[in-house]
Amino acid sequence: MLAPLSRDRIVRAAIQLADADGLAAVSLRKVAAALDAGPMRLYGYIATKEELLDLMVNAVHAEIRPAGDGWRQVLRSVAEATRQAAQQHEWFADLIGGRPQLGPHTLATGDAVLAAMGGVDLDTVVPAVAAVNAYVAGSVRREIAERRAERASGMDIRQFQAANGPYLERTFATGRFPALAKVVRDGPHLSADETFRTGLEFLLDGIEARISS
Amino acid sequence: MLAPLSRDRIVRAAIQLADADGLAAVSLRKVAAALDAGPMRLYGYIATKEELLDLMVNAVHAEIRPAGDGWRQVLRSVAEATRQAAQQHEWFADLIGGRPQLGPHTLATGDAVLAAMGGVDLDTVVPAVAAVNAYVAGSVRREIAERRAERASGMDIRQFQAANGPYLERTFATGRFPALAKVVRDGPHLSADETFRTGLEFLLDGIEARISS
DNA sequence: GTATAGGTCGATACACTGTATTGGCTAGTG
DNA sequence: CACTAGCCAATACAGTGTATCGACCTATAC
Repeated sequence: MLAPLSRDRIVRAAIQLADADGLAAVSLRKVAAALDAGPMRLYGYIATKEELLDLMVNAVHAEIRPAGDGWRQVLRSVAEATRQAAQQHEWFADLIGGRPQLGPHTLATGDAVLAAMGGVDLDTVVPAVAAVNAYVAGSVRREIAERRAERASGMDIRQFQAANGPYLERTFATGRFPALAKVVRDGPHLSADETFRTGLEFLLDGIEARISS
Repeated sequence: MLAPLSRDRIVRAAIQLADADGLAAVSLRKVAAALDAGPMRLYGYIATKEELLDLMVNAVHAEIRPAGDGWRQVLRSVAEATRQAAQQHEWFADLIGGRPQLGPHTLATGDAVLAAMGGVDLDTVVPAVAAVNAYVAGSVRREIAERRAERASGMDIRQFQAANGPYLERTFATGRFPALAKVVRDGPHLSADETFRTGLEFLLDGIEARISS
């Protein structure tokens, strides 16, 4: 015991805590306690809590590797993998895009994507990758936020209206938001998967149009 | 004195604090102090701090009104307006998409967008609006995060590499990320405006392709 | 006019946060 | 053996969101 501790062990402990009880459960005291150490001990390995969060994000990026042939498959695969990572680590959705990430695994992912973009000219590649990243970050965050809200308001409710109960019903009954009410009533009830993929394909289609022009 | 206090006054005070000193400066104690009240006084008007944050987001949504004719202009205008709001209220970028927003102004914006989407069929409208929202949220968040990082590391540095100083230089010198290094060296240096708009047009192009097919 | 009841407001209290400081222990050297 | 240097952790501090509870103020009833 008193295993010599390391950045890696600290990050792993923090991730375990975050996976189990959410980001709010990651306090330096609890992380340290999980490692049988006093809180101040951690400051020999990390400078600040923000750095720990950055390291956690970087660690998750290690799981995200692009796959497939051609720029379209590559972009799609990294988008899909990012989403999957956020489903395994919901806290990832809160952190993604919140601070510029420059850790080695994050850079490696970016590098692999760019490398796979083949001969596409840089004037297109740069905004295309940025756009996909932005879309994925926003999408995933909203999806996780909705999942949490659902979970918080009774475990088994699926319907959008029922989720927030009487409030929305009353609000729609006022007739102040007719277009919204119509969509909720008549619109398609897309699953999270479908919504994510449809939007992604919109974006990829737009990029493709530019590339092949 | 002892003006009777109200949700509105509380939200306005909180927004003023957040605009001036960032989200972290919004504590119930400070908000209350700005209104010459004790902290507990606020709990007569809001149930929890999260509710206050939701109200702040809702208030900003009041500034975001779609404009223009046709679905494309409408989506573009609301995207642009959202981005502008986040530039005036940087904390808005941290909150957007972090929780489902059901405040009246937020719903009103959604309603106006949907109403303006004209005769486009709902199976397309729903994922299209969701995608644009996701893209905007992700884009804006990353943009603000980068701006903050720039600001934190010396006020006048513009270059991506210089921003994080020697670390990135060393990292690129290792040759582990050749594709990334190439892009940083040879790629276009797009302004935040250009990046945002280009990505948005990609997405809108993709949506348009679906609509007109 | 006085006494009592009710209800609102805020001071205090609690558990917790990230981090600076400081004290004590340990290990290595003369 | 004496002493010193360095490291680790306990304590301390300023702050957080919020529950609790006591005091005051008002308004009604006698």
